[in-house]
Amino acid sequence: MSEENLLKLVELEEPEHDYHLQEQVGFILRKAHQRHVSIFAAHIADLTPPQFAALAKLRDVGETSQNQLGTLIAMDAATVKGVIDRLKARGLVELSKHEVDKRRLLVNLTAQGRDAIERLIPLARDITEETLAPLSPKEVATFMKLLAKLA
Amino acid sequence: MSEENLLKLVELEEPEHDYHLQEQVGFILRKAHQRHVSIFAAHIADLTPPQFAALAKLRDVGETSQNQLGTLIAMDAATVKGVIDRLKARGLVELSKHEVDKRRLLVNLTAQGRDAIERLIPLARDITEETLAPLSPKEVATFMKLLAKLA
DNA sequence: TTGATATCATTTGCATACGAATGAATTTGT
DNA sequence: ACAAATTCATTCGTATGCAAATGATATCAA
Repeated sequence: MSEENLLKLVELEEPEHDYHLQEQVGFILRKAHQRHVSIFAAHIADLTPPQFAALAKLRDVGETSQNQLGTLIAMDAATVKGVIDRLKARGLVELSKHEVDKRRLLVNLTAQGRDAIERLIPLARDITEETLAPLSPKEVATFMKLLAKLA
Repeated sequence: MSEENLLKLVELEEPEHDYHLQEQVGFILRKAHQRHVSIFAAHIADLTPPQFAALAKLRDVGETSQNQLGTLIAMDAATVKGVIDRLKARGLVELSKHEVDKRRLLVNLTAQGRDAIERLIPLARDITEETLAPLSPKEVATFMKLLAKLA
């Protein structure tokens, strides 16, 4: 085939599809996250991952402001408000006003909330384990190290 | 200290906090995904990642049913409908009925949609690059391999 | 062929997720 | 001390994301 014909062929071809959505880190990240949420829901039906995160963090740090809690669990102020509202409606957290700084809304676990999170933590371990099950122990270590760098 | 006192100490201690939310794969996955979405928005302001995914996939496969498209980009039927509705409202995709199978709603790029996705793909490469910037090239290869296993 | 299944799309309801705007309260800088 | 900037919380609007229910159509199986 002549050089001229080769050039024509290239020009007439469909646009190069050398961009593959399924190889992009964002797309795969979204799918991996979806899979995790699905595994979570299969183990813990009555709480979402963000709700669990809020309870688990309150268990760690005790009473904090709503805003501070949001920072700790990587949640927008508007988002954390909704999460806390729903946990409050279910009696798992209680709210109070900060005596000194009147802007702050303090959040804390109720006794029921503490019971719940203590009961759920073993299940959360299973969730982590199942999420990572496709990887060998060595791969898990590598993956977690690299993922942490990206987050 | 006597053995008895040691035991008392242990009993009186706060509950063991050996579950660390920030070390759980689900929590870090959520944060990594958030960071990616934020990088995406900084580069492509007028389209969301799911909207981009829909356009990019339509570019790959051409006209398909809404449902099939959802499968290809890992989206629930209810979710994909919303995404396509918004792309349609902006004139980036067009809908038509399948002649044979009357259940199916065919989706395709408009000329404007094709222009848009071709224009955006170079930006998407930048987004992928920036998302992976914390990793060395070798780490990127390792990470993508392991992430794919989890997704 | 027809009754049971399965598929496609839609709708509703609920739960993140975040930008932007707003108001109240506090802190900072001079 | 006081004006400017910051922080905390709320609200609104928009966009995923998914379960469950529904209706229309198509396929399968006895």
